[in-house]
Amino acid sequence: MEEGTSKSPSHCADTDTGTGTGAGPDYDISQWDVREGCEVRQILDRVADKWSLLAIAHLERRTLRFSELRRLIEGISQRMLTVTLRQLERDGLVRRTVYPVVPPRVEYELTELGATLHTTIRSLVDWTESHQQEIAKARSDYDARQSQEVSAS
Amino acid sequence: MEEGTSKSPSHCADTDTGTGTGAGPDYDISQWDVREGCEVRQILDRVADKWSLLAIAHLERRTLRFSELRRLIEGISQRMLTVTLRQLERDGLVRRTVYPVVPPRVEYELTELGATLHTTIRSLVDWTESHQQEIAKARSDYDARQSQEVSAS
DNA sequence: CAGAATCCGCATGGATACTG
DNA sequence: CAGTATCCATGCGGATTCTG
Repeated sequence: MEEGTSKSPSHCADTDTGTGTGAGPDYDISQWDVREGCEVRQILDRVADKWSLLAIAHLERRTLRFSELRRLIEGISQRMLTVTLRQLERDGLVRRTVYPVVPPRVEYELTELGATLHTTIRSLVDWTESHQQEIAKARSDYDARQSQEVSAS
Repeated sequence: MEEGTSKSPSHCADTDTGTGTGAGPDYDISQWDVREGCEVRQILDRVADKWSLLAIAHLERRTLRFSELRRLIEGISQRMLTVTLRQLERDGLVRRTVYPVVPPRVEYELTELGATLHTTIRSLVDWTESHQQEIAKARSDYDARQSQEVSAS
């Protein structure tokens, strides 16, 4: 296996065990990296991952077969789809159902946990979509300034 | 430079130019990868990036100097901090101010655009924090099932 | 202090071939 | 169809060294 995810069950001392909503307005951000060996950063990486994001977004709408996902995501290699789905399954975000029929049929669907990611992911994507022009402009401005400074040297 | 970001100003035909909130409940997700050459996926990757997320989260609270950020994020190398900040600056999310004093002083702060990411990022982190136990459990369950099936073979 | 530049290991991820 | 297994390119990102 290629993933270096240590199987150590260390779920480390959690600061905030409850529903998570109780954290004050200025919970310690440095926790992220302090806890680095811990789950948080790692989970964040998985969830914010390129393919995971896309897979979840698609599964958000309905149950899908392997090949359907493959076609929908399109840019993805079959290898990465497999890996991504396995990770999501392991994290309890996606449920994998195998139908023991002759042409194998495997279906994927979001679990309840996975479904709770809905609003968050949606929010992230919405932000990106609605600000892409601003970002594009910022970039060309930046690039323009750069090449100008270069020629001024 | 190592980044392969083509400077092509192609901001591609945007489906939804407006505020972005107008998209229906089932806007086309496949847009993400169809537009792959376009900004969306790319921006998403940047914003959802490990270090970007941390840097933004810290800058969310107050203006910081380079070395302060370096210490706060801690896991980060000086190289990656530089690269990350440059990208964020280019994208118009972070403003960089250089004070031409003898020991150089450079300060970073979120722009208005960067500040709008606040709720979104917060939401993502909150989700991760509040569900880490569930995920940890799902993982150990999964791993347990795995090693069992292996021994059953 | 705040970076730029260089070198380089190693994990990410694509392409391909094989299986149940 | 739904994978697994292998090989391999590239690029991410750490460590180090050198400037203004």
